[in-house]
Amino acid sequence: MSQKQVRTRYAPSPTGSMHIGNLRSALYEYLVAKSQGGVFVLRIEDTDQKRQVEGALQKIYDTLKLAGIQHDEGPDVGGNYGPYVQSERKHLYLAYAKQLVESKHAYYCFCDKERLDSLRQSQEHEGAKYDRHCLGLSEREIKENLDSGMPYVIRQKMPTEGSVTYHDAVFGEITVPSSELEDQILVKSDGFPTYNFANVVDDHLMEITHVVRGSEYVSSTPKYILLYEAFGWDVPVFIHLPLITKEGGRKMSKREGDASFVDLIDMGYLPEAIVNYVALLGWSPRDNQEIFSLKELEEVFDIKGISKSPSTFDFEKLNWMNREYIRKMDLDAFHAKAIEEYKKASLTETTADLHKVSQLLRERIEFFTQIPENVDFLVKMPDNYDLNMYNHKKMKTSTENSVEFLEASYQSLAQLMDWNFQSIEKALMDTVETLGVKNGQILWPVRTAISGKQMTPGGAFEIADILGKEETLSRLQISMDRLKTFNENQ
RNA sequence: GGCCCAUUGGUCAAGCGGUUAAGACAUCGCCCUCUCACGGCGGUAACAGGGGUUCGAAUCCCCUAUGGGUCACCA
Repeated sequence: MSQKQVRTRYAPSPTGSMHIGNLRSALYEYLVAKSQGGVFVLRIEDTDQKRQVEGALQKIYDTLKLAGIQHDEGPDVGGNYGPYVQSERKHLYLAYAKQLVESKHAYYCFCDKERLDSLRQSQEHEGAKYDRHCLGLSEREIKENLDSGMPYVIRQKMPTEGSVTYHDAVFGEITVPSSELEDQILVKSDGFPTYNFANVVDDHLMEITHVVRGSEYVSSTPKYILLYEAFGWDVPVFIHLPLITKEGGRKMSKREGDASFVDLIDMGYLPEAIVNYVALLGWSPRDNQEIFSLKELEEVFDIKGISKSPSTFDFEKLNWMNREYIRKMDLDAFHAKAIEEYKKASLTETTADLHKVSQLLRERIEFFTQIPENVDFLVKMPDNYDLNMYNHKKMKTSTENSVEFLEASYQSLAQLMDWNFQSIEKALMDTVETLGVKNGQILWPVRTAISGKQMTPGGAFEIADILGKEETLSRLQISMDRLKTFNENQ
């Protein structure tokens, strides 16, 4: 390879939100460039005027930004190879197409939609190709048609014999018989280039060195190769990525409503976790590291680690990764994000020391959206929680002996002047010792009595600390009263 | 249907002719433990099938099967 600077590009069409496959393409384009000190450019392919979607461009910017995948050149940041929006480059393509007509690599075609449709219908299977009807037109016929303003397209003339072979950085040698190649349209009748053509022209003009894209393009790549050869241009390195499928093996698609990046964000996944997870879908590092920051990925990414076979998007693993990221968050950052959820649960600074709550939660939640259900009991103890929770075989507690244990705990807690984790712990552990019972016999009932829940983030010490003395004692009293009433009625 | 590609445990995957076939997620069990979570230890579980080549094949070749991709004036 030459020492030319590596340049990659992400070239989405603004037709909707970015699904996971798109995101992964963008990520790998970015990583291929950055891992080699290269440049990553964003180019918008809006040559299909009919499919433009309002706001789609903004979504692309937003997604890239959220994911931390920043482009060095693009419509919004400029660069020396602009414009970066294909509709603004429209005038360029026709000249290149005509150049191909001159060199006999392409030709004018005047067939209308009706003829093409009936042609397709008369052929049995899909895959039937254009019959080259217009290839036989004479110079004069072409000129007449053109002069009369008849709509036309320009088609690429494929070789009739042999095959086309190219080398793919991940799939290796790919050979396709020429007979499989259709005389594809380069310039449409509305004057816009097709994706395939604009792509080649722009990649060349923008000096793209590595074309990274989904493997759905492997079989059309020979057509690209032919184009590069017809122009006499250097062929870039092709890196086709294995597809990401959903459970069951189907390709992810927007049409089927599969999760887009922003959907996942809305579900509560952290952008970093998604990026990390997606990086590992179809690529693996030399060692067994799994948690990577974008920066780390930029350093260790290697094309050799890209696999050929499609991979299934697995939410279970993403969940795990999300939790890993949450646990690694700086406590202040966690807290800042958690506050929104506390609000949803009506949990305020007056009911509890929210920093302490955050500390407990950071170790336990998988999603921020799980916070409300985890803190509801702090706001208000469940009214009629099941007293059966006191009957715990392993803890050796029952609705009967719990009354006694709770009373002893109440007494020792009530005497506390300083109310904090340490003092609470000492008071309760002293109670354990005084009564000569197991830790669990005191701590299980206390935790139950002040939370009313089977499971809580944190144990008796933490919860009592967060609740404060007054509330803790009040809850203990309520629970003891309920227990007594219950026992008497047995 | 033609063409192209793929196929290691449920999932992500390492492996590039000689390994007890890694590791992670999930799952199960045990330990730790006042619940949950964390952590620790351990278990179940894979080379799609058949032929070759080779002293030796998950690794190379062929066939079959399965899965996927692609066959637009869409990208």
